[in-house]
Amino acid sequence: MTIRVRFAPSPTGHLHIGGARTALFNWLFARHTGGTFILRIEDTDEVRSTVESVQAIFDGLRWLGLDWDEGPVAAMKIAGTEHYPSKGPATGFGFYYQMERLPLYKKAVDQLIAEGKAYPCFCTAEEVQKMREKAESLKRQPKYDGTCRDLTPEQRAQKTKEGRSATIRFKAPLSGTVQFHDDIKGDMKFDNDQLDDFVIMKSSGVPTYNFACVVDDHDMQITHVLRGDDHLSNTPKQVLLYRALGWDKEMPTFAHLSMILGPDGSRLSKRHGATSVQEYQQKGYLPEALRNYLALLGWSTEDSQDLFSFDELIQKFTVDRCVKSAATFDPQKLEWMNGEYIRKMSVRELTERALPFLRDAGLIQGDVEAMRPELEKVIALEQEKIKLLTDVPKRIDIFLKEVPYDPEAVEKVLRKPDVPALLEESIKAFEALDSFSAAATEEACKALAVRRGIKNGAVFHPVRVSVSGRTQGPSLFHMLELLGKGKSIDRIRKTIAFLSAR
RNA sequence: GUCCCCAUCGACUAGGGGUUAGGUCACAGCCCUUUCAAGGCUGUAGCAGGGGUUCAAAUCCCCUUGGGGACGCCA
Repeated sequence: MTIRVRFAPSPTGHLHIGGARTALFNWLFARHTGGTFILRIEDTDEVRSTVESVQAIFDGLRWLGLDWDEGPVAAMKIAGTEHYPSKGPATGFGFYYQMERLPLYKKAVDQLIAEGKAYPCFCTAEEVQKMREKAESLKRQPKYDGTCRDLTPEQRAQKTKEGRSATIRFKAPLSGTVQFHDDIKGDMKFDNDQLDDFVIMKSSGVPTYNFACVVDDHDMQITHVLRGDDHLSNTPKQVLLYRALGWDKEMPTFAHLSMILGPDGSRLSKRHGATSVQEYQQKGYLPEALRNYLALLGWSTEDSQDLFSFDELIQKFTVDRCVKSAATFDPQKLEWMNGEYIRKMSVRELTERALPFLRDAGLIQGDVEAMRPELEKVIALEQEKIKLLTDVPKRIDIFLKEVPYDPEAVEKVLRKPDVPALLEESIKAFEALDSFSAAATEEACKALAVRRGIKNGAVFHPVRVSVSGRTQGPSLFHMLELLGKGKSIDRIRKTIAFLSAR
């Protein structure tokens, strides 16, 4: 049996870190087993679904390198039963936006009604809401009270004639239990008296989540449902639906992944900072690093390995190594990991990937081919310190533009009585140099220190701040070499002028 | 309120009857060093609590506590 798994996001916002993790695990499972990874857009929320969100999901998945074998090929306007281009079997169920699949749900609903397993409910949303509030005030479980459960055909016809719209409710069993096995959580058992007759189709004719999910997973021949454990308590409802529809023999295996929590232990949300993969992309994270980090949230190998190539992840990922407990998202470790990937990267590639960020920072524009060799040299100097791609412009700006002096550095290093004289002397020493290599400038600076009877650092530091405006930066002499004799001396002159100015 | 899930250093986790409870991030110290990093070495730090079962419990069972989730014409 070939494995078929799916990622089924609702397009109501950005691709969330939690969603990305779920997608990744499904994708890894599919790739590990040679199975099929399906993308299904659950756009049945008629008010919140947007095309922009669909696009964001596509972009996020693609950026992470999670390609889908079946699913939509383009972000399309939602709300309609027209069929959009998709990749996958060209059959009645080969459509991957739920709003394209309305006739399929209708058919399943009709079957349940005909068999007396579902019924139209004429209660309004307000009435149901009141029911719930009343139950809650009595400290009872908020449930639908079954008002329309046993209406006669005549009563139903009458209400319909009155023009009352109806939802379709599933006639849930009043007693007994539902049991199923979860590949991560183990054997599950839920009492049916916890359930009420939940709505499976809204009055608009659009199915609700639990119903659409079951119909689609069955139609798409999904073999394993790997999803967040916030869906664990939905599962008994879905199991009941599989049975009612006569599909229990083909029911998928469930595996519920633990949640991802924010640093304060509550569910990861906006107030914890960046929660969408797009934000991480913009902040200069590498997809391979985010992917690697996400893989470790709720999964591990026996030896607690933490750095994996993509292929290694595919090769080693198994559902039985998924952990039951929730994981806290740790931005610090992600950042460390990103730096780890950046350090391992070739300078050439790092430069290539940094280009968009250099552009955004206004440090480069137009065609950069001519300056690429210089860019690479400069980036090579700072590579080991770079954690995020957005660090690149911050660290190499001194080579590409005049950088203002850091006030603290000026106070600490430059505002000393003998500094102007020292800098004057350094200009003379540099001017005398034929080669402005790192070795040559280093030798010159050391000789200067000896001449003045001061420590090397007393020369190096002022020169550094003079040339770069900061106390931190690349190796001083390599920085001078790349900056070049002309610019270096020019900047030192400016510093002397700056110091005498006040 | 009811139901469900979960519980090893601050964080991610390994270990699932006998271990000096291991690794990684973070943190601290030392080394390296013109700065900042990186790197190397070392260190601080953990089995939520209480009962059982057992010769032996982090590991199995129960309870408590704590955290999370679900109870929508949201998904």
